[in-house]
Amino acid sequence: MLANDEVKDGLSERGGHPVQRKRMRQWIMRISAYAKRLLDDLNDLDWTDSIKEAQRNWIGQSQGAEVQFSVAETDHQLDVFTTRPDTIYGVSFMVLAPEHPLVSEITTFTQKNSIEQYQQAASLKSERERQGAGDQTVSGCDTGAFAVHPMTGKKLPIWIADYVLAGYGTGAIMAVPAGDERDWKFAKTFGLEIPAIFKGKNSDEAVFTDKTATLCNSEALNGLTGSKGIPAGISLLESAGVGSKQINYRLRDAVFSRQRYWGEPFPICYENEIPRLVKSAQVTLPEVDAYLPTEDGEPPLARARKEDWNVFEGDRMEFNTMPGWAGSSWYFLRYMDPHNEEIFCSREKSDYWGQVDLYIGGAEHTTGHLLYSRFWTKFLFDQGWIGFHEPFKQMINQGMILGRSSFVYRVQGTQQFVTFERRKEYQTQRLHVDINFVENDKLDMDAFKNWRAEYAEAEFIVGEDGTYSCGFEVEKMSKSKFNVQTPDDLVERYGADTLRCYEMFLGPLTQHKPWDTQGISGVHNFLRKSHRLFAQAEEGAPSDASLRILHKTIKKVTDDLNRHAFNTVISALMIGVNELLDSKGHQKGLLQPLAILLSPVAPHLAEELWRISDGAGSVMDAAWPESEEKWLTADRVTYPVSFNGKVRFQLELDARMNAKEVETAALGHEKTAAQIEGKTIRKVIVVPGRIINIVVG
RNA sequence: GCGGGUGUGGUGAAAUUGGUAGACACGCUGGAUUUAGGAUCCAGUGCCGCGAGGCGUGUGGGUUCGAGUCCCUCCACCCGCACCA
Repeated sequence: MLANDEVKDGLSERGGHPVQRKRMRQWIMRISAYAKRLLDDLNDLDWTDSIKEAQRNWIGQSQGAEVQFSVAETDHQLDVFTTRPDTIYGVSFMVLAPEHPLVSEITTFTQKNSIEQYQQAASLKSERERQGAGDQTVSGCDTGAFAVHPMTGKKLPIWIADYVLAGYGTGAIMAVPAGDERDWKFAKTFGLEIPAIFKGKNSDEAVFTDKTATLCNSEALNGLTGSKGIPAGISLLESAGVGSKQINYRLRDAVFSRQRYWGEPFPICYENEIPRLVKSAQVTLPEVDAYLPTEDGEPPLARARKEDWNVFEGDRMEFNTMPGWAGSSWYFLRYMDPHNEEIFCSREKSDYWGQVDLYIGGAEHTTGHLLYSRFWTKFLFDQGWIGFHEPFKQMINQGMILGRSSFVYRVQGTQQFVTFERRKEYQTQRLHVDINFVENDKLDMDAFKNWRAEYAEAEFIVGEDGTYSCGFEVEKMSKSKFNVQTPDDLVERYGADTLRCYEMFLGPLTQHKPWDTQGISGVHNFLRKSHRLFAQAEEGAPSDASLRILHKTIKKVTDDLNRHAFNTVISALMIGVNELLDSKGHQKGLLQPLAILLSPVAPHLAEELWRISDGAGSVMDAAWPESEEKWLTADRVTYPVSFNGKVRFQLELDARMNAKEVETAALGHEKTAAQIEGKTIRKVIVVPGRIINIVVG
């Protein structure tokens, strides 16, 4: 039993066994019923635009009309969905998906063979092959049958083709070659008629998909463009009783069963192969002799004997299990009430805790987990189990951590490796080298030789200092690129606090960042310095200067934590610690609040520092310090004095001086005289506390 | 093709409301100290220039006393989705 991406060229990726397709009965969640709400409610979410937009695309709303065509000389009716009902008079043929149920009914005797061949060929292709991979070749087959144009009564040939998908809309289209790229190509390929319906456009020459074209040869719609033509077309179809306004969604229903052992079992049993809910008890996973499918391809649970199940009803239990997203869609609700034996979460608890305030996660779950959770939450809301209909109020996507690969340069056709600086002197091949043999871009040549038998005889063309420098590139972490860094080694070497701080220090939370461990020593040093500061802890009153440093740090750290700027939290703490060391701010009254500030970024160390500074209990229980305004304001300000926007010198002034006084002081300064020599002062701008700009000319 | 994002030193980055561009680190250079160190400390480090000075936030333009930040143009790269009628 394989997932799609475990199949390569019709063979299993592991083992290379032939793969057989087998139709299976599956449980499906009707998420499509929630498409409109999932789309509309996105507007109220405090999520990143990229995720919201990706979900909008995935849901894929499109507005248009459903139009009914009858099939000539039969009782069959053919429904199509179109976003361009205004181009109804440009229809010259119909196309059905090869799987469309009507195909076999309407195909004429003479076309039967070729149609079946085409269907066969299409069914052998996987969905992926049919949809993508740049394959845009036009193919199709004539059924020999005709549809009747609902407005003109004209006979329209019915074809089948790959490019019409069975799973979208009605699986059938009305083809308007003048106004649709694919229809136009199809008509050109098979020599079908291309009715001209746009004024001044030669549709034989080119397709015109823009909605700004004016319609012609379209009876009542003549002279209209898309914006007015579409609603006019819909009312035309409605009054003729052959169509109606329709909104379609791309979102498909979600398969909810897996043929694996590990997953929640369904509370379902079968009687005469008719499923029924098991209500007598909670079904748990039965023991099986092997976590493998049965001989005839049933899922592993089919191996369980009747007595292996904790509940057994009907003829047999359900053999499928639930997929991963069954649990991930609502686990946060269970967290609110984890020990409740009666229900997943009491209404009282979920009302108290409410939505998840902030969700930090990766963008890779955009169209899976993050959509399913929303769907699931809406369902539970509709059923009255919870009082909110969106799971996550605010969401931030953390960036991916990328690997930093190292490269060696092999001189072509030899076992000589040339150092990075001199690689251009030779014809070389760039090869990934295991980053474990590289430190500060310098290669450990012995380790490299021992890496693989083929490199045992390697020779090195080194740089002037006798070392071998590697090249580097930032790319996704991957085993094949030998750039995978496990945090375990770093934890072993520097401790978990250093790792945690370094991850934060790397850069903004939401940005992709290279995992380059070169800078880790800086963060490690900072923690050591912090410890050194506390090691000198003493009694006594801190100086005013130290208190200013402390309160400045409290303010910056608090503000930055609130805006999730963890990288600048670390640098603010670094500055604080450095300055306190310089100003001999070792007093316990100063150090205690500092230990609290450190606790979110270096929890283990902070606990230790809290104890050193005589803090009571755990630092985790200590109240967050508040910055005091009186320590944040200075009485002297250093103004940059600029001329025409260019800073020329600094001027220290009393902070209480008003704009006029500052201006007078600046103009009176000797360096100002030098700057304005021979020029006239046109304007002086003073922003109190910030800057002085003197405009001369 | 559609949508989203990112461009600032040798490197990771900072600049929160338009107000000293490069904070904080890494790396590098020089020095002190040490038996040693992946320890500590001091000084320097955007680019050009001996200097005065000039230039500088992907490109080109605009608004402004003042633009990394606002507006327009173009370019490059990354990530989604894509035969959706």
